[in-house]
Amino acid sequence: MAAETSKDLSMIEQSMVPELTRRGRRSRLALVEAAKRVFGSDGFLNARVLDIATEAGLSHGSFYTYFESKEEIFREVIDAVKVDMTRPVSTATAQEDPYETVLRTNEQYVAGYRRNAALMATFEEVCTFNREMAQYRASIREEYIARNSRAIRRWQALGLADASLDPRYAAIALGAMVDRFVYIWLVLGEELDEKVALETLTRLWIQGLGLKAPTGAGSAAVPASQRRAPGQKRSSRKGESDGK
Amino acid sequence: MAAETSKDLSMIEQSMVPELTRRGRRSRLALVEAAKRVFGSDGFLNARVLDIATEAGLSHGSFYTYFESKEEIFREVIDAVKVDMTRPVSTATAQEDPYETVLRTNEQYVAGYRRNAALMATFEEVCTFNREMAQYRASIREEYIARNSRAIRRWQALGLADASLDPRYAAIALGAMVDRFVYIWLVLGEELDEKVALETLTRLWIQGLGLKAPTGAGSAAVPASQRRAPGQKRSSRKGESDGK
Amino acid sequence: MAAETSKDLSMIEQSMVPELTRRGRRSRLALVEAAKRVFGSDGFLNARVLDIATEAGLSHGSFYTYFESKEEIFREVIDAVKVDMTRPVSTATAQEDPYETVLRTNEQYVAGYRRNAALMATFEEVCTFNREMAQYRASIREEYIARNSRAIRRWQALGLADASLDPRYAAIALGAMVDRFVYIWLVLGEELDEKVALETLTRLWIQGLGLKAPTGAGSAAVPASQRRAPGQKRSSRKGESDGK
Amino acid sequence: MAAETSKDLSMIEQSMVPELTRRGRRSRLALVEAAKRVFGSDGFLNARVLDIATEAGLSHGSFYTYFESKEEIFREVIDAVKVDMTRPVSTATAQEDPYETVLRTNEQYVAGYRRNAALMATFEEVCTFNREMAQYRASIREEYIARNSRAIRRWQALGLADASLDPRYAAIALGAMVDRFVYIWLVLGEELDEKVALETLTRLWIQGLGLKAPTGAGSAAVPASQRRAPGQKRSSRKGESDGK
DNA sequence: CATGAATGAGATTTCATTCAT
DNA sequence: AATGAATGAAATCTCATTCAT
Repeated sequence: MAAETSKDLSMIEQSMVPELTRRGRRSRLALVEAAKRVFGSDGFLNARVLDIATEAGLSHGSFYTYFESKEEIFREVIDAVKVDMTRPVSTATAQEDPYETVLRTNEQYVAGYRRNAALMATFEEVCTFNREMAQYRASIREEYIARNSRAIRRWQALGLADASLDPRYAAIALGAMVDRFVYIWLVLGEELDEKVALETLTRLWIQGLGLKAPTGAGSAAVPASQRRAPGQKRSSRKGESDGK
Repeated sequence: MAAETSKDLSMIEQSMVPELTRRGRRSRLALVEAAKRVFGSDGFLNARVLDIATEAGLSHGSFYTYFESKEEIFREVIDAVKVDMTRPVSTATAQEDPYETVLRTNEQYVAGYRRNAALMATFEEVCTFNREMAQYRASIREEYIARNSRAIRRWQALGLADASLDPRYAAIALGAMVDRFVYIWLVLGEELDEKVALETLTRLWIQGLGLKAPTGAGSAAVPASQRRAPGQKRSSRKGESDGK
Repeated sequence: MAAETSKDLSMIEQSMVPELTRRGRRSRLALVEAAKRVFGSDGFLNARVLDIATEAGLSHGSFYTYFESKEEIFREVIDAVKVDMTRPVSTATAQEDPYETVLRTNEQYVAGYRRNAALMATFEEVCTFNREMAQYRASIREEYIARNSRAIRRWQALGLADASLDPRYAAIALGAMVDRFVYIWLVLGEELDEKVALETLTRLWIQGLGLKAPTGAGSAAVPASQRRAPGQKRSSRKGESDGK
Repeated sequence: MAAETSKDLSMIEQSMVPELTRRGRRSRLALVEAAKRVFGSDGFLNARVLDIATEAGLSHGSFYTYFESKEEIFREVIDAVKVDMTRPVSTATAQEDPYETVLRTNEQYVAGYRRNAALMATFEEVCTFNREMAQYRASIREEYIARNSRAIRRWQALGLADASLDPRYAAIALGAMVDRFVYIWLVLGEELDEKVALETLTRLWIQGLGLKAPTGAGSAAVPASQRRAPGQKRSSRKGESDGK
C-alpha cells in the first residue's frame, strides 16, 4: 500500500561522488538518466554497459569513470526510483476516515508506480536472481508492512477493525494485494480503469479489515467493454530476449 | 486463489515424442527430473545445460536429442508444476459456505505452492524476461481470475457479497493477494505460521467481498514469538549469482 | 648446476586428464605443443590464448575445454620443460674425480637449457611477477642447492675441499653462477664458445671450492676472434613489445 | 662484481628538460620519487600511471607534462638506481691484495643492491620483456665484465691467477655469480648472513681464479640456526598479481 | 601548468548449441 | 542413442594516453 522513508542505498554512493567538476557531474547524470531509459526498456540482463554509455553520449570506457559496474549504476537508478516513489506527495490529513486514508495512499502509490513502471518491472527482474536487490526490496516492503501494521493495530484498538486479525499478517497480505495488482496492471499490461481499480483495492482493504466502507453509490460499475482478454502487453519493453 | 485445468504447453511436446525406445524414454524422464532439481536450486539463468545433463547421468550432447533448448525443457518442467499445482485434490462440496470454500481452496493452493516453491521462484524469474513464459503465466492467472469472478458474481447474485464490487477487478486483486503473499512466505522466506496465514488470507478475502466470516473464535491469535524480522531467506537456492 | 628429480606440478594435472578420447588427447597435446611455441617466441604476457588455440588448429573457445587459463597451460609447459631438463641423461659414474663430475653435470645442464632456452626465458619472465611460478622455481633451485651442498660437504669431509666454506652458501653461489652464465649465453645471446664456457665454469667451480683442477693443458685458450661486443641478441623472440 | 660509471640513459632526458620553472622541476622530481616507490612495491606491469601521479600529489594528466610514457619515467628511475649503485663509495687503495679488493667491491655492490633491491627486482622484470631495458642492462653488465676482465688479466700477468682461464669468460661467470646470488638473497628473500655471504662470494671468486685467499680462520662458520628452508619471501612487494 | 574527463583498443572467459564419431 | 569435442558470439572491464578547459 503506502510508501515511506527508509535508509537509502544511496547514502554510500552520495558520499563518494563529491569531487566532480561541472562537466563530470553532467556526464554522471547523463549516465544515470540513460540507464533509466535503457534498463526501463531492455531490462537488466539485456542492458549493456555500452548501450547506457552510448545513450548518454559517452564512450563506453567513460562509464567506468563513474561506476564500477552495471550493478552499481542499477542500484543508483533504483534508489532514485525509491525516492520518487516515496516522496510525500500529499500531507495527508490525519483526521480522515480510514477509507479516505487508504484511498489517498493507494492513489499515491499508483501514481508513483505509474511514473516508474518500466523500472519497477526491471527491479522485479533483478530481485529474482540478485540477493542484494532482493534484500533491498525486502527492506522496502518491511517499511510498508510496519506502517500498515501500526495503522491496523490502531484501528483495532479503536474498535473499528476486526480484532481477530493479526495486524502483521494482514498488513503483509493487503500490501501484497496492492503491490501485485498494480504490477499486473501497469507492468504486465492488464487494461484496467483507474477509478475502478482504486475503488476496488480500497474497498477490499477496508472491508477485509472489517472497517466500514461508504455505501457503493456509483462506485464500481464498469462498462463491460473495458474488459479485455488477458495476456501480457508490455508494450513499453523492447528488445526482449526469449530467455536465453 | 484456486487452481484449475488449462491447455498445457506440454501438448505440443507430447505429440512430438512418440517414437522413443524404452531407453530413450528413461533418458528423457531423467533429464526432466534433473532439470527440476537444477532449475529449483540454481534458477534459470544460472542453470547450465551441462548441469542438467550431468545430473541426469547423461552427456552434454545427449540433452539435445530430447530437447531443443534450455527453454524447451523449462517449459516442460513448468508444465509439470502446473499439473501438480492444479490437481483436483479435494472434490469440494459445493454446498459449503463461502468461508469454508475459500479456506479449502487456499489450503490447496498453499500445499501445491509448497511442493513446488523452488520452481515457482524460478518461474517468476523467467517470467520477468521471457515473453512466452509471461504469457503462459498470464493464461494461468486468467483461469484463476475467471473462476473467481464467477464465484463472486454468484455470491453477489445471491445477495451474499457486496454488489458494488466489480467481480473481475476483485478477483484480480484477491488472486494477487494470495499469490503474492504465498510468494513472500514460501519463496522469499518470510517466516509465518501456516494456520494464521490461511485464516488471515481467507478472512480478508471473505470480508473484503462483504461476505460473513465466522466470528474470530480462536482464529488469528499468534504468539508474538513467532514473528521475526523480515528479510530474504531463500535457503533452498544455492549458487546464486550476484547478478553479474 | 646439476639437475634432479622432484615433485612435479604435473601430478595434479595428470590425474585430471584421464578421460579423454583419442581425439581429445590429440587436441590437448596440440595445445601444449602450440603453447610451447607461442610462449617461446612471444613470452608470457604477449602470448594470447587465441594465438595458442589458432596455432593448435583449434578455435579459441576450445582452449577452455582443456585448460582453465593461460596460467594453467603455462604450468604444464613449464613442467614439461622441467622434466626435460632433469632427465637422467648419463648415469654418472660415481668414481669420477670432482672435475669430471662437475664437468659432466654442467654439460648436461647446458644441453638441457639449450633445448629449452626460449621457454626458460619466458619462465624467468613469469617468475618476476607471478608468485606461484616464483615459488616453483625456488623449489627447483632448492633441489639443486641441496644436492650440491651434499657434494661439497662430502668433499670437505674427504679433505678435498676448502673446509672454511659454508656448503650451503657455496652451493647457492656456484649454482647461481652456472644458471646465470647460461642465461646470459643462451637466452640473452652472448656469443660464447661452448667448450671454453664449460671449462671456465667447471674450473671456477672446482678451484673455488679449493679442489684440484687438471692443469690447463690446452683447455681454455680461445682465439680473440671469437669474442664479440656484447648486447642482447635474442633472435628467437618475435613480437616483443616495448614494455607497454 | 663491482660497479662503475657508464654512459647514462639520462643524458637524453636531461638535455630535454631545461626550460622548467621552479614549480615544474618540483613536480617532475615528485613524479620520479613517486615512481621509485610505486615501481618498487608494485613492479612495472602492476604500476599504473595513475598511482604514480597520485603518489606524487599530482593529477593523472599532469604526468604527461613531464614524461611521455610509463617506460620513459622508468628509464629515469633505473638510471638513478644505476647512479646510486655505481657511486664511488670507497676510493679503493690500489695496493690492496686481491682478496681485500674483491671483498671491498662485493661489499659495495651488496650495499648498493640493498638500497635498491625493490627496484632491482622491477628492473629484472622489465628486462625480461622489454628490449631496450634488456640492452641497457647488457651495457651495464658489459662494463662490469670489461673491468673485471682487465683485473683478471692483470693478475694473470703478475703470475697470481690461473693463466689457463679466459679472462672474459671468467669475468662473465664470476659477475653472474655475484649478481644472481645477491638477487636470490635480497630480492627473492633467501635468508642469509651478510658476513658469511660476502666471505663465501669473495673466497669462491678468489680461489676460482687460482688466487690465494687468507686461511679461513674464523671466516665462514655460520650457526646452523641461521639457515632456513628456502622459498620466496619478497615481503617488500605488495599488490602482486598472480600473473593474469 | 594543472586538471580530470574522455577515449578505445584489447584480451579473457562463458556456455548454448552443433557436429563428427 | 550417446558421446564429448568444437565452435564462436558476446560482454565486461582496464588503463595508457589524449584533450579541452
